[in-house]
Amino acid sequence: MATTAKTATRSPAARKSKKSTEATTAAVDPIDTTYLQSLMGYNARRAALSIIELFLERLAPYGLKPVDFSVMSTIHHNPGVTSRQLCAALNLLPPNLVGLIQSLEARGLIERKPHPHDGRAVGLHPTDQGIALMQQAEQTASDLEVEKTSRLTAAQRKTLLDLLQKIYL
Amino acid sequence: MATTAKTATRSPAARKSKKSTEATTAAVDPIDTTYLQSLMGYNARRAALSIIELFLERLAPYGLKPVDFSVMSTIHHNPGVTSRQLCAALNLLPPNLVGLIQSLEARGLIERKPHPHDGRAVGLHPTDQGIALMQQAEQTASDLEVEKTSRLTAAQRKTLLDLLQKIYL
DNA sequence: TATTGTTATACTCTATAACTATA
DNA sequence: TATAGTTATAGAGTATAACAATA
Repeated sequence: MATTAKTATRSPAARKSKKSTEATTAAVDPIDTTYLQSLMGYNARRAALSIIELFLERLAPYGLKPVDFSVMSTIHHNPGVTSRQLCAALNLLPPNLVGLIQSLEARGLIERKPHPHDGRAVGLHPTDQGIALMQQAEQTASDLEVEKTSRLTAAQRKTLLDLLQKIYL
Repeated sequence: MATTAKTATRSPAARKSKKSTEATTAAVDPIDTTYLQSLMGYNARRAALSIIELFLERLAPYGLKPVDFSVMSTIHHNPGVTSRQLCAALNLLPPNLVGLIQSLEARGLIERKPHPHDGRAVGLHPTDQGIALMQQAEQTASDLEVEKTSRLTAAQRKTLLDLLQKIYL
């Protein structure tokens, strides 16, 4: 229920033409988002989603979505890593990694080998095919990012990376 | 860039003593994520999620999640805005906004009034209660963000906001 | 014909509890 | 007892197609 009664909905005054500066109900032309733009979380999320949108498009040929890519890349650069370590490094939850790992293995991109020191754990290793795929995929991702940040200088890009890491690391 | 440096650690070693440093199947101690850290999308997403995590906690008392907050804030600063305008400004899809708007209206935080110039559209206005809530919520959000970015100077914070906007705007 | 708001729905992503087998 | 990996499942978030009312 209303309760406010602060704007005259069906009241007197100009009913015909009020297009200059006054309007009874207000019509907004240029939306003001200055407050949201002062929030780091809002900007970081919008920027991330903007990049991810292009990422999805460009990495689709490799059959890799952002999380698949980050997992595969970490295995690529850390042969023998365990899924528990992946979870800690990438901030993922174990149950959500199971299907992902199985999928990568089924595609022949990784291999699961017994862990040398811990019988419970399983070491994840990239196959030759997985390595070849990631070399291309990482190049594609890096290119896409440079393109998406083309309005930034190399120095600004580096600054941005450093500052973002100061927030979450 | 500089992606390598850690890859070929196929040192002979691997004796009986698989407790010292190396092993036949490889056991990874410190995970190398330098490549992912060179990607803007990865860092922006991690930073955003880190902030959002605290956001969810601090804004829970107001019953506002990130999207609710951004919608409510935009209505707060743009009385009379339409849902179509909200979608364009916040990059949301119309169907996903319907239930959200209904919820905010049911809570007495906003009012729907006929649009002055367009019979199809509906103007969204904050109620006094909605305004009061958002004044507090926005203060809480701003405080939380300053806290979360405490490792940054005010100048760095401003730089970060500007650079992020150069990516998605 | 194009647009606003809406319904219904499907798909994805993320989160929680509980089980097993090893340590 | 604690940890690695797994299973099952619930919930939230995001997506597309189609429709009615208005422009």
